Amino acid sequence: MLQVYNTMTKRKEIFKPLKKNEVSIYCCGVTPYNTPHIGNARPFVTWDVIRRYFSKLGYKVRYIQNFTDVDDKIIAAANREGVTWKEISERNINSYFKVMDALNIKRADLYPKVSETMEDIILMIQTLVDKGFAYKIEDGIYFSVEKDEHYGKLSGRKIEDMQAGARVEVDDKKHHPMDFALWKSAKPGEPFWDSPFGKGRPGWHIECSAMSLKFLGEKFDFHGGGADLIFPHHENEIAQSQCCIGDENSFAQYWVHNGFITIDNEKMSKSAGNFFTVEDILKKYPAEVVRFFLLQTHYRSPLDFSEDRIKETQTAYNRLKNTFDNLNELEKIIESGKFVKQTTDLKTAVITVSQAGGLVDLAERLRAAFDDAMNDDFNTALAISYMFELSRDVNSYYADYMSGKFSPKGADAFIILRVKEIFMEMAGIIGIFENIPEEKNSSANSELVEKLMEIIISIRQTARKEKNWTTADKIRDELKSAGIILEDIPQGVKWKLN
RNA sequence: GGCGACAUAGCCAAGUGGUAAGGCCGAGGUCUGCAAAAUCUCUAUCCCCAGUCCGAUUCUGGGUGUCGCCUCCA
Repeated sequence: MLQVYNTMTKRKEIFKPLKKNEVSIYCCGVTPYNTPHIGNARPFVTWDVIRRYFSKLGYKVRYIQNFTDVDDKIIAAANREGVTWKEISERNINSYFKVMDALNIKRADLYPKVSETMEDIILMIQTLVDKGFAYKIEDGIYFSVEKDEHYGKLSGRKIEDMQAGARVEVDDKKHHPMDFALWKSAKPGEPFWDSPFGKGRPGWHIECSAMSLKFLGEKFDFHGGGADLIFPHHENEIAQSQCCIGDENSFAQYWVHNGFITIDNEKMSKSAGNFFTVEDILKKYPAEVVRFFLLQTHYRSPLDFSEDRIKETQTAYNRLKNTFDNLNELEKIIESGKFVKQTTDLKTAVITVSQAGGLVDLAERLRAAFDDAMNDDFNTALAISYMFELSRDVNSYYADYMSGKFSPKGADAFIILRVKEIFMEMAGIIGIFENIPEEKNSSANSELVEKLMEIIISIRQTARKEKNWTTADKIRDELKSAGIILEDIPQGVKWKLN
């Protein structure tokens, strides 16, 4: 039973899909006016995991994420650089994909853009005008919040409350200070589109309403984004959409908002200038570590970013990575026939073998616990803790095996393969260990490297036999500074790239 | 001024009406020529006060503190 925290009701609710075995998701994308910072990445990593989990549960997932490619800030950037708004948005959309791909975020089914959804947006505005929810003034078309009796239901505000200390600019032309633009009349030097209300461009908010309704229908399951979008963005989306459709239960059924990433406990934001771009972070840390960092905290909690934090995460991640490597190695050993397969099924294997029998029991139990955690509002932090628990026992098994403490029974093979499968299932939902084929072989000369390493290691082993520690240590130290780590284990020497 | 969230070990972070997952760091042990990796053991009565309850860190009220939204923002 999957429970989701719904911002609309402010509590966890049992998830009931609108259509059986299908989930529709609209996640607010970015306004591509510059390169994404780590805070921007959080919702997309969060939703990526949610999507993966739904897929794993057997749902067909339809995921839409927009680009707001017509916007004040894009126009401002274009004017500043003396290029077109299109150039700015295209450049930043490319940069968006570059870093989000690196973070192993699956592509959305569709990435609609404002500039390509203009007709639908205009039609929606027209409907709102026709129905009397919007009015025209010189600046453009505005939505009248007073006409919407439900206005404020997502953010828990009342129109009256907001007037008092509101920091909104007083604009006498608007009927109410909270009214917001659906269509902005073109000003000199700005891009514009023709419409029944004159030349202009859409206001913020309307694009997401138009796109989600266009591609997901009048009702869909999820709408998500950062917590700062709750007001006014999502509030306004709800107002427009439901007034347009004429059904207060239409539009998104579950509102999911992620917490902020902070720097020294203060919200990271471009306007405040306290941000780290994903690009810069990826120069120093592996993408999987960055992704793992974002998922080690529940998505609704605030997350403080710092170098220390991410270094710490790297250490933790490495433990899991080690387990992944160990399982792969065990699998290779099994394939090489060292574990003779005497049994034909897992059940017999568990009964026959003592060594790994407990391990598979544990793995199955942790796998179930992992799902329980995910079912509880996508608690990746808890889910990941079960991976660590499994990791510990797998590593113990591996260490015992490697040091010859026991000789594996044939049935161990079955068990280890099943344990690996379970571990990979969990990793697959978190989205790690998927695209690391053979890192050693990433270089074109992998075979050569392999041979050279063999030679170097054998020279060092000779030195070690002669107790020539100076030479042995020198080789190890110099390799380390070249990025190669040697580990002396009972069976010989293991090497890996740092 | 209005609305809301959070407050758990040295640090980060889950969580539950019946005395607290996991990670990092630290100490000690095993392994090792050393190192690394791995593993084992050890480290918290959950901001304060009051209330409900047999029993609260978990519920209610108050207080304090931190943060967020109300302006563009993931």
